[in-house]
Parts: sequence; structure tokens; C-alpha cells
Amino acid sequence: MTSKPRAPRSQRYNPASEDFHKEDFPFYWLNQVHGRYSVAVEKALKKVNLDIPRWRILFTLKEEGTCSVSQIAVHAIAKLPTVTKIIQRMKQDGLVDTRVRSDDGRVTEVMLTEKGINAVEDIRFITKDLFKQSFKGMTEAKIKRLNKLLEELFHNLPEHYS
Amino acid sequence: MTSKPRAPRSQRYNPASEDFHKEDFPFYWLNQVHGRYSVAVEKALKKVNLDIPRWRILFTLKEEGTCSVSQIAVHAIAKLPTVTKIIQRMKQDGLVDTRVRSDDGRVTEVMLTEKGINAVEDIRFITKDLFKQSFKGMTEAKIKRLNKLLEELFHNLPEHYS
DNA sequence: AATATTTACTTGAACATTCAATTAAAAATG
DNA sequence: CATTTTTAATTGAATGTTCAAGTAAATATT
Repeated sequence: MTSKPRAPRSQRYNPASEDFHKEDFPFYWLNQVHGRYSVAVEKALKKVNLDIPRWRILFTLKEEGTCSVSQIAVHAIAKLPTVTKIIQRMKQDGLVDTRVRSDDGRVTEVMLTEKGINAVEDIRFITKDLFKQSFKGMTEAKIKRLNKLLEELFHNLPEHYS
Repeated sequence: MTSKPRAPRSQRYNPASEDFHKEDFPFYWLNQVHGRYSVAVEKALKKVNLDIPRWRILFTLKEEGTCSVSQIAVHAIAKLPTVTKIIQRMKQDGLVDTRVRSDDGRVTEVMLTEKGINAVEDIRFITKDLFKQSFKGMTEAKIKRLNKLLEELFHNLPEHYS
């Protein structure tokens, strides 16, 4: 049995294709949004003497509670040596504290300090307008749809390996 | 005339709200997708001795043709001194060439070399599977919808800062 | 036309990230 | 139960990014 000829699918969103156009490629828009978003957040964070890596770790700890260094690396999507060094800086800044896990001497547990908790609140306040502006004119259904689509893309992408 | 009482809108996607859940926040998923995507692309690029910044500039030049350093900075969403130095490295690697614009001595024009053009082709080849996998199970309509939503978000975000 | 301002880019120093190697604790194996 | 392997994190060297300051060309102002 010969295979049925399929209707030719558009390849406009496929970078390997000849008729590729970046505007039809979701990762193009993803990068563009991520770029603008990062610049805007960076600018806001500078006001409270913070940056994106520190902010990501603060929010990871706020959402997940006390974490090991490698758990933070997974949630904040950063490399382990990078996280180690950011944590060292954040500890110097008094934003987090660390201790060795009692039942496993290899793991370093990281937790928010009072100052760290306050920083999270400060950030919420200074980024409020940005997020409000970002979703202007978008219904809740639309936001939900966007979340679902991004989540779908996320699960299609390879989980990071060692 | 008094304003009509509005139904209370959910604030689950608003980080400043008390009932915030990161899974309902599009930028959470955006970051997650961006993270996995970057790790995957990074890994693929390493095979041809390239990295994401170089790749972004290669594709900018491929899409836009000869560009000034600051045009590249805009398209690749990077800072000007960063681009200057990446271009210097790429020039050493033989991927691009530069010249001073004839009618304006301040601007540095950057263009792809033969080696740069070949690199673009190599990258297309080695990332083909990744992109195919990324959109697995997604119809063209879905991809289009995702593009539209991301584009909408993009236009809501502030263009630049001074 | 001389001077000031703006634009485009580059540079050096400070800072951040990454890779490869290392330490040290826990778990698995013979 | 000693030894190997695995896991968790850290460190130092190399590399990359960013800020602030500087150069130089183009444009604007007086």
C-alpha cells in the first residue's frame, strides 16, 4: 500500500525551511517578549539594588520555601556553579541564609531572611505597573490560553540533562 | 451616574495579588520555555563551536542583511558594548567582516562572510530536530494563535528605556 | 564659521557566568 | 566493612557582560 499524498503543510514557522519568516516562528516572538520583559524588569529591579538572577532566586524561595542549591538551579533555570556564587553574594547582602542539611552533609539549604522577605514585597510593588500594563486589553480567557500554549511548548522541549 | 459594580476579576496571574500562583502567570511559563529552549539550543550550538549570542547575530545578519552595530543590538536585544565585543570575537573567528560606512564615519557596518553564511546553514541543520520536536502535536492554527498572543504581549511591553 | 550637542561606537575596569577540576558526604557494590 | 561509585556543592581559571568614561564623526546652535 502506497502512502496517501498529504496536503503540503506550510513551513513558514520552520527555520530549516526555505520559506521561513521569523514573524511566524514562535521562538522569535518568545525571544522578543523575553528581551523586552527582561529589560523592563531589570530597570525596575535596579531601583532596589537587585538584578534578575537575585530576583529569580528570591521568588523561587518565596514560592518553594527552603531549597537546596540544586533545587534552586532547577527552578530558576540556572547552572549550579552560577547559583552557588549568586547565593554567596545574596548571603553577603543579607537576603538569604544557608545551613548544611542535618541529615545529609552534602546539601546546602538556602532560606529567605527577613530582609529577603521584605525585598520580595518591594519587588512586587515596583513591578506591579509593569505587569498590569503587560496584560492590558487581554481577557482572562486569553491569558489562560497563552499559559496553556506555553505550557504545551514547555513539555515538548527536552528536560535539561547533566 | 454611578459606575456599575464590576464582577471581581481573578488576580491569580497578578504577582502583586495575594492569590497569585506562578502557574497562572504567563511570564512564568515564558521564562520556563525560554530556559529549556536556551539550554537545548546552547547544547546544539556547542557542536559547531558557537553560542547563543553569536547565533543571534548570525541570524540577524541573515534576515536583515548588512547592519550597523546598533541595529544589531536592537534586533538581537543586546547591549551596545556587548555587541561590539561579540562582533570583535566573531570577526576573529572569521564569521563576519566590518567596514566603516562610507557616508558616515561613525557607523560600523557588519556583514556575513562566506564562513558566516555556512555557519547559518550548519545551525539550521543541527537545530532542525529540536524545532520539529517543539511543535509536535500542535496544529498550524495553534502556532499562529501562539504567535499572535506573544506579539500582543510584546506590543504591550515598553519599547525601550533611556 | 566656530562652538556646542548629539550620535555611534569603543574601551578599560568591575562584575558575572561557565567549564573543568576538586572536595566531601552518601549510597552502592563486592 | 572496605572500596568504588554517585551525588551535591564549591572553587579557580577562562570567558563573557556591563557600566561609566572616552573618542570621534555628524549635526545643531549661535
